[in-house]
Amino acid sequence: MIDSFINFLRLFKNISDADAELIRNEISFRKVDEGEVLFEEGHVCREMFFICKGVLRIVAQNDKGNKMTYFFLKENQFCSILNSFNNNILAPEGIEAACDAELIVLKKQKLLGLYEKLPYLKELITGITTQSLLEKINVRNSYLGEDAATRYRNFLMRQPDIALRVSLSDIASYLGITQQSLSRIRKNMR
Amino acid sequence: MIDSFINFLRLFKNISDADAELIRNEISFRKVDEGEVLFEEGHVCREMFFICKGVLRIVAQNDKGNKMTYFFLKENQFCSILNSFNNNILAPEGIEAACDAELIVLKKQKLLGLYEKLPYLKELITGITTQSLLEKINVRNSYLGEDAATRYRNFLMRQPDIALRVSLSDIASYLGITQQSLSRIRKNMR
DNA sequence: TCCTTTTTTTACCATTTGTTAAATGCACCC
DNA sequence: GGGTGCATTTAACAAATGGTAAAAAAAGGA
Repeated sequence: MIDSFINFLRLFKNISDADAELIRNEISFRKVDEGEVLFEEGHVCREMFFICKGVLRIVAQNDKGNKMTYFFLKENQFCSILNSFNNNILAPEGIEAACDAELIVLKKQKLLGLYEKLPYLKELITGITTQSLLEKINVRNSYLGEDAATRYRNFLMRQPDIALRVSLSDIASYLGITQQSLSRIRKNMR
Repeated sequence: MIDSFINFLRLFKNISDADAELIRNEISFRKVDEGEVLFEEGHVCREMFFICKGVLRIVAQNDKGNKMTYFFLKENQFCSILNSFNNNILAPEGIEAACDAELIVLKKQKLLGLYEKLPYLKELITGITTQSLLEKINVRNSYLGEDAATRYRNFLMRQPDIALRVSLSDIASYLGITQQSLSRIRKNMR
């Protein structure tokens, strides 16, 4: 299972078997159930996850006290609270499993150690995470000023696989509406 | 005026006078009026701006054909369409001046040349732009599920200086509402 | 299978926001 | 001073969304 992570990296860069072994020794595997909390808001995030299977979500409470979903992350994506991870500041966001998931866990200290030994790895991982950040922010921005039904339709088109695997209430909180509204939108669509 | 850019970089990293001269030779200065288009959507973005004075906004049309404001950028911030700039893809977003502004223009080719000569500059600028991306996305996410009045109040608290300098309709398009709604919200606040 | 628990759907009404249209205010120019 | 064009404010009504509560459906557990 850990090899799926190495294989993913090899899509971008040729990694020698020796380097792969170095990496293997510094990472671990973890299985989580739907709803499980991987990182609790209010702390400094010192872990990065690579998702082998399943969907994670980044969550935070808004002013009204509702728990909103900022992002969904799925297979072959990294998941962390980057601002906290990079700058050692408290994170207002948490990380939860939106469905059963299998992960590679990258501890910050060990990752920094790897970056020292394999400098290309730093460029590779920060490049991937930055690019995925750009894509996420584009999606979020594209929802600006759209009504809820349009946001939902676009979500279905953009992330049909995620729509099938996570709960209605998670999707609603991602779209910024109540689950009742989303249920109503679904009804009107059929 | 160009020196304000060098001085900004020196806040993060000691730059020799010789290096500064190299940089100076590859950048240019530009003054723009409110409403002026700096980059038109539908093209590949090959410029990055550093704002010495004023406010720029990144805009894009949504499904209904309304021009929405994705971000406001102000003094001492970089502004570009990063996904297009980095990956040579067409940008759905454009860049406009939200008020009169003074800019440093960084042409992509020249910037890449500088990156070759001064490798630390690449790390510096990508670091700054990535960090500012993280902060922008946090702001955008924090609006999720808030009503328009709350979003406006938070905007006023977060970016009071920008609120004073750009038009009501620009702010409304940033908050994802109509200008009539924003005007009504203002009335209710006094 | 039956029971319990959770999730999703419905319905009703209150509130918010959009739409359309008009009025007002404001800066600029002649 | 009197226009002119543009931005902002108002208003009335329509449409969308939220809040609350309850019913229905689905998922698990014993």
